[in-house]
Amino acid sequence: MAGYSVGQVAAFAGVTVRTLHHYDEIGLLSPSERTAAGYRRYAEPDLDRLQQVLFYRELGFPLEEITAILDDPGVDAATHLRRQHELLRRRIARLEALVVSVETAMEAARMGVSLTPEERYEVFGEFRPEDHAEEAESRWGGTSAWVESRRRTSSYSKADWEAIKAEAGGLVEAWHALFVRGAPAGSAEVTAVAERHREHIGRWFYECTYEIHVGLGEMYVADERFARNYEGVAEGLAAYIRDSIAANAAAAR
Amino acid sequence: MAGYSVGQVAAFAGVTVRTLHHYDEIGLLSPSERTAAGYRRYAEPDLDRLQQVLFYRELGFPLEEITAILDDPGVDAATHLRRQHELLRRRIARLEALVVSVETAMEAARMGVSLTPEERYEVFGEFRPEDHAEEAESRWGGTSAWVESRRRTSSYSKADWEAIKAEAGGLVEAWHALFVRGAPAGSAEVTAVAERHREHIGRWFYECTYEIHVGLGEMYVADERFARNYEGVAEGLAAYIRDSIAANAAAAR
DNA sequence: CCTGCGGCCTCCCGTAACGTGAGAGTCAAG
DNA sequence: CTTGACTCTCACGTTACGGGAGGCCGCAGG
Repeated sequence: MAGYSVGQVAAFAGVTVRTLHHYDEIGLLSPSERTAAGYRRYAEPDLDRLQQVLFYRELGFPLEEITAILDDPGVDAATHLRRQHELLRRRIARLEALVVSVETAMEAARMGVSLTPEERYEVFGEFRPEDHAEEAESRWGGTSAWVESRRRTSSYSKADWEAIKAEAGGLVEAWHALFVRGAPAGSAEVTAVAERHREHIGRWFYECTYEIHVGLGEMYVADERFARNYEGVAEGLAAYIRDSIAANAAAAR
Repeated sequence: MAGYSVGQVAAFAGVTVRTLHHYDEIGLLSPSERTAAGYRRYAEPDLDRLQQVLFYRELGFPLEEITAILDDPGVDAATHLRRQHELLRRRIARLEALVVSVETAMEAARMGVSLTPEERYEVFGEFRPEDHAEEAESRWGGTSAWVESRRRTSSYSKADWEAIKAEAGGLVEAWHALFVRGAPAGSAEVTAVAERHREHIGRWFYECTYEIHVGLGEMYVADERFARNYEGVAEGLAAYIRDSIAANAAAAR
């Protein structure tokens, strides 16, 4: 009558019955009642608690710690919610950092640039001990390793790669020509190059939405590793390319 | 000389040495070389692979599956990155759903509204079997359970709650009065009420940033559970409140 | 009244992804 | 040539459950 059975609770909470049994065993969530036959009966407060448990669990907390947190008499429900809100925002921020990291990796592969381990794992290791900076210098210092098209994976043939490189080079040249001629970055002929660039990426590497494309444009300017590639051709070219990409994306909406 | 030791790799990848040993044991990531003494030496391609592993792991994939995915010869690195990008975006979307869920719970507690289990766990159970709809109806149908101030947690005294309810009621009344008088939602006297509302929440429940406040405003209109509370007072009041909150937030920037 | 049959119970063993030493070899530095 | 930091290979411990086995409950149908 009153309350819910394990099966019901398991159903709408999206967990298994076994999980609820487990939570009962370890004292994390014991139903406030049992029927005469020994069946578990979950009441409203139990559901409240389960929800809290699931939130913290989703955030990666060990169950023992969750028990401690929830049994702390000094903390009320509002505080928990506030804390969870904060934790979620942080986790989202972290994942967004991972997205950026993936995009960087995609671009690095695309441009045949190889990253140092430090760069590569930037987002995974939390502490930055600085003492690797010199090694990074010695690897990237004066060498032209940047330009060296040392790709490592994928299944394109050598001929494919020649074609791709030629195509990409053609795009940069087109941008450069318009740049020196003084054509505004937002003008139709320049955004047309940006659009071809976007399609080029889509054709050979990964589906490049306008959103991603704009992100890449930003990166070409902000990330020194890529900026150098364009600034080496002409000063201000990276920003010019970025602006044309942004204008192209804006026009497409 | 060439390559990196377990300790080095573990350091900048943010994992323990034991983890790398484990990955070696199960054949997920075996260093491509060993020294004469039997020390593991990780080369560049190993680092590539480790990065992929960590991405998929972060996304919750079991190691065995990661092994299968990465050993699939039909998939190249670019595809992996694209897939990871997609997976990350989904995970972010899910967490954002959780944020909304937490905010809903905060508001439900604040307004003394109790949610059905289905509502409560909406975000956890992925499949919606529909057959619970009638039960929800019978619980929420004609009753005035909405208004019933049946709070369950927190440590406020009864007197506190009287005060809080009175204060909240006063705010709604103030909005209502301005609404019937025809004061524009963006005018100073109306946004002043919104600001008092925001401070009210902050004082009694949780830190309410302008961002959250705007979100709540949207919810008061979009979420029927809350909309009814305001629409019951006057038709269009919910939207009016939302607009005044938005205007207040905009003015604060 | 019996008989399924689905849900629930309590053991209890299995698994994944490591943690945590134990005991011993390795290596650059002093 | 010793010492301390690093590494190796067992090997058992832990967390958070999964997945039965064997046995009650409770209600619909013959």
